[in-house]
Amino acid sequence: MAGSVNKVILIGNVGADPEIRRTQDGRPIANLRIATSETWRDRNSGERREKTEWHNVVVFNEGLCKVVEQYVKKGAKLYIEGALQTRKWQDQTGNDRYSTEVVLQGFGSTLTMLDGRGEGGGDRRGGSDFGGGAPSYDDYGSRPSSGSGSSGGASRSGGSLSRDMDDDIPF
Amino acid sequence: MAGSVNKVILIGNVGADPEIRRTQDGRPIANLRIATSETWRDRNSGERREKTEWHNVVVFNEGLCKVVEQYVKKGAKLYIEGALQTRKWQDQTGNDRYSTEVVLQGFGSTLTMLDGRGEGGGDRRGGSDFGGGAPSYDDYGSRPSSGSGSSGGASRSGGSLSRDMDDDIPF
Amino acid sequence: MAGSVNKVILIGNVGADPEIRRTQDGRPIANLRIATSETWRDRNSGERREKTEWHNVVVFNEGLCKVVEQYVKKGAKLYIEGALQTRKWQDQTGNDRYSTEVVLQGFGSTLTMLDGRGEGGGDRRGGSDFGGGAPSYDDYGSRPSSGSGSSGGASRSGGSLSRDMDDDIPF
Amino acid sequence: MAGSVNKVILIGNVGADPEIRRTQDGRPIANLRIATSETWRDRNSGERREKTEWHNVVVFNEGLCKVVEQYVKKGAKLYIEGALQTRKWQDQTGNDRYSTEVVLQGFGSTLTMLDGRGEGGGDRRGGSDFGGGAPSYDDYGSRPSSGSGSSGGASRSGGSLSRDMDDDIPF
DNA sequence: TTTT
DNA sequence: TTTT
Repeated sequence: MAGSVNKVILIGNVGADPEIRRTQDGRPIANLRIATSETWRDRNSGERREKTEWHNVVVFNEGLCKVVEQYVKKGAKLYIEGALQTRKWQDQTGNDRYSTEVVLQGFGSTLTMLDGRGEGGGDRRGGSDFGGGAPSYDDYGSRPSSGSGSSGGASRSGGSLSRDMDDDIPF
Repeated sequence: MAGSVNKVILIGNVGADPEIRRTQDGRPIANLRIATSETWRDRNSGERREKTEWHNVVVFNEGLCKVVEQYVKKGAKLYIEGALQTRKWQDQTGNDRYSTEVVLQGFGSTLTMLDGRGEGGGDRRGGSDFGGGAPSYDDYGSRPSSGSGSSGGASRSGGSLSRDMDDDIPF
Repeated sequence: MAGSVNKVILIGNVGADPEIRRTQDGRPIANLRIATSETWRDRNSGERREKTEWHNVVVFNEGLCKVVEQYVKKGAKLYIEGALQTRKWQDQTGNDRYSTEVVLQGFGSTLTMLDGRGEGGGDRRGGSDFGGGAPSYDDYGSRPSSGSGSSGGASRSGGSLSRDMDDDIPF
Repeated sequence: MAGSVNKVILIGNVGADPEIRRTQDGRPIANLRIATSETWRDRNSGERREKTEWHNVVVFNEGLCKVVEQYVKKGAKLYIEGALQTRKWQDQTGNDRYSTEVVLQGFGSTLTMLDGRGEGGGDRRGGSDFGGGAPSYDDYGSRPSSGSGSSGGASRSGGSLSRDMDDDIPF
């Protein structure tokens, strides 16, 4: 369908260390559980209440999976941009079941760490695993510096996608 | 959890005329099925391929439900902004089941019609039902023009939310 | 125009302690400078490069301004959801000038603190100012618990916007 | 800065036929003016009011520029996803000036046509210019079907980004 | 002027 | 079950 958008944006915390599996032909798949929550004040009692929502996030992409594998631990706060996908499967009794997930796969998928923490407790900021910066990864895939007249200079992403940062394009 | 975001943005087409039900205490609930799809070209065959994703959208809110009831028909193209929510229920055999929906309920939920069409076939643009504009509705609720020193002038939304459009605030 | 969306989403750091001023009729306005940046690797030299973008954010809304006043300090990391607005003004020589800002004003505007830090240096996480959670504020305004048959229970936002959390709506 | 997001989402109408220029080394740049508007009811007079916001959109990217060149005309309704960028320039008197634009350049930038219309008046839907579908273009660049063990099958995007649609990955 |  |  022309003119279609399917986008999910989450900021939340990872509920457990991610699992990473591989397909038969070797591609990695990472599964994350991410919690978001909202708080509000009860209209009658005035009490503070909270509701947590858990999201299943599935990462298909070598680069993104590497980031997940190396840096994402239980408790990490993430920014996620992906798409909704519902897949159908059969339970043991052969009945159709459906699971909806946030998929980070194609174009526009992003995963950014919003803190340098892992494993719930300790704050790793400073004594960092990250060697100078929380990792962020956009789903570029293996986008190479192919053609399109990009003769030199910096490229954010390679190929015709990028405009050299130091170009002084007279626009 | 502080610092949490749960946001879904969809642009897609409505698969069937919406159902609107009411809770026991009279509040309306609208259910929509929205299709998004993506197209791509097969790497090997070069064929054009398409994958459609169906989304369950649930609207809690009188104002939004009215818009849905009056204007949203099978085939309509909508912009939706809501939140992901998974609810648990029991099937006939007593097993736990989960359904994930895009909920338009609280703050920040939006539904906008991107065409003036309904009912699949006819293009109503021009000979419009809409009196000069496809309807759009943000989930303001019954936000009244309460207090907060807003003495006069226009208000986008009433209350302290709004800044009068014609004010010439020297910022 | 029907079917219009104007949305900006930023995650970045505040460049300086916010300024808060008041209009003549007493409404607060907060101004923030927020930095976002992207990093990439130079295609030729292989060096890591970075480009920072500075955004002017203007907050109209008493509740949001209070959060800004109390919690947002230089260095804080924020999630911002607002709208683009360009205003025209005259410089000293009487020439038209334009400034584009991210406005948090009406419906859908949000500001969430992504860390509990302020004032650049110290990490306040743990010995927190926040009493157990970084503050987040949606631009609800003075949305009261008006009408719409909401007889009791919790409300996220008051009025017809909300569905009681503990309701067991059979949808 | 790690953990940074700079995202603009617009749905609006194009104010004039786009201009497309080329850099000295031949790369295309398209400039669009897009209008969004919001309507509200005046709190006092009860009149319907409307405020239109104009956005400067700049497209760097061969693929996206082609779409703009071929399909985007005055009056077209677009979905745009890009980033905010402010550039500095000097006016005739040598004073610094700043212009803020929505840039469609790198990763995550999208342009989708939400109708098949061009040139304000006529509805081209049906007797379409589009040969069977309003065009949509994500900023993939020249992402080729490079390596990463993708042996065959369909790919949404080529390279390690994609998971073959017909794979039956047991996740 | 932030952050890493 | 939509749309192109």
